[in-house]
Amino acid sequence: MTSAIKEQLRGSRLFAGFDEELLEEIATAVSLKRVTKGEMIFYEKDPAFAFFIVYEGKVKVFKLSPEGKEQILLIANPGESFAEAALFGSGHFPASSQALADSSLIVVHQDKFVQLVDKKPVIALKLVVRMAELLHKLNRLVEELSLTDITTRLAHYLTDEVEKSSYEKPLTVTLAEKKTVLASQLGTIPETLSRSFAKLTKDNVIKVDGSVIEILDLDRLYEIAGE
Amino acid sequence: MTSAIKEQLRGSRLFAGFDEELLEEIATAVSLKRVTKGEMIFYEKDPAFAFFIVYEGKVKVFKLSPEGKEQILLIANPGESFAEAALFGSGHFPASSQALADSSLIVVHQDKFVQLVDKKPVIALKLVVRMAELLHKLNRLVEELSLTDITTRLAHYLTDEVEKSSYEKPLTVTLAEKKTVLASQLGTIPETLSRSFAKLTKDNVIKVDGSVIEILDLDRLYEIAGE
DNA sequence: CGGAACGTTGACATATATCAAAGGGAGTGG
DNA sequence: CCACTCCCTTTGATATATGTCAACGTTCCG
Repeated sequence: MTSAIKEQLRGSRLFAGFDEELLEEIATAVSLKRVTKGEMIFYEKDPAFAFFIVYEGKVKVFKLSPEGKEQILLIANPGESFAEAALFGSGHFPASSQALADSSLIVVHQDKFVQLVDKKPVIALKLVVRMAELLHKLNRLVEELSLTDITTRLAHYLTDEVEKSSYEKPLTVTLAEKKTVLASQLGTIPETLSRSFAKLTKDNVIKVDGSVIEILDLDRLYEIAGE
Repeated sequence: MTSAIKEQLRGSRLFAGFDEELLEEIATAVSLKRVTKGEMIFYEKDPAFAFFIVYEGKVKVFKLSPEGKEQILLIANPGESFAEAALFGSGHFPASSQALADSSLIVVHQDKFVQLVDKKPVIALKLVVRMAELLHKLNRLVEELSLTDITTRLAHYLTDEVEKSSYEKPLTVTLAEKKTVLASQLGTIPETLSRSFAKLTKDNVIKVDGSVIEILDLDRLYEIAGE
């Protein structure tokens, strides 16, 4: 049992590269949890008893407005941790989390983890790297929410996706999320996102076929993204 | 000279509580820099060679849109660090920084600091705490930018300030920043902020006299802030 | 097969940015 | 000590992007 967990830890970005002994110790601080699509993992303001690493599947961390609009703060894919910061802050989760697909999660319990970090501060280094990455993403999200329109955000999202892909012709991006979810990531609603897709299509910058986006004019797309 | 720096380090939240020996080492990794009001400290996309701790004064970290609108990501006051995350990320500053007042800064140079953290990973723990705090602030900023209107943001800002203050009657908040700067923190422009102040005034929730805001109806203010 | 979730489009409402103008306060130099 | 200037702040008129509400077609899944 413990050895299975160790294998999963090794696959995470946070704990990859640690030696056997340390993994062994970490394994005693974690457990596994399976969640089904749509299941809530925690709610905003719940006491933060743990943080999580996605082993398989996909989860979102999000805020809801009183009127029901949703803003996704983070989508975590396999190997990625989430809610780490909650353990070092106010003691409660600052947002809610829900599974976007059937998923299995490594649950890292607070008490044991904090003890462990005190004993082996080298773990904190990995945490710093992950948190720096998250800060960078949030900086950019703030910038986009405050300073750019939605078509620009969409163009920026698409150029990012292109850069993650191989540049095979024809240049296409397959959306990793449903358009509803993408809208919430970009800080808008499905109707508005749909109109932005329509605008880029009308201008012959992209061609949309369901979740497959063909990039017709990459230079133009970068221009619109403001880069 | 070095002992003066040690004193300043001791006063920072990041390095407070460390022992003499460690402070001595950290002191060799830093230098001091004086900047005058309005002076740029770094520009977005500059290579990140260091991070900073405010010893005295006040600085802002911000993004600019192509049209010239500004979004403040962070205001750093004495004892607070900024741009830490740049050292562990892409290697360049993700935003720009400018002094809001004549200030003196502790400059922590990247190479020496990274070596130091490797040698004394306990430093990373303090960094984790600071970064968790920043993540929390940015989470909230994203939430507000995406999900709430500006009067709500202003009300929220004011309730926060009230909570930091002593509750002496009459209940007043003295703005720590010029209203122009506050507007940029809240993700808007001075005109719109001014209208939000006017609305709260008209509804007898607050009374504004320059930078002194008297809270006439705290319950109502919390309601508007959504809490 | 049927229902639910997703996606698109249209008409409309509204919050906020933009542009313009003017008053006031603080600091500076005469 | 006054007067001048600069910046901050406020107010008004207007433009615009985006959210809201509604309807409809499609896809997906049970």
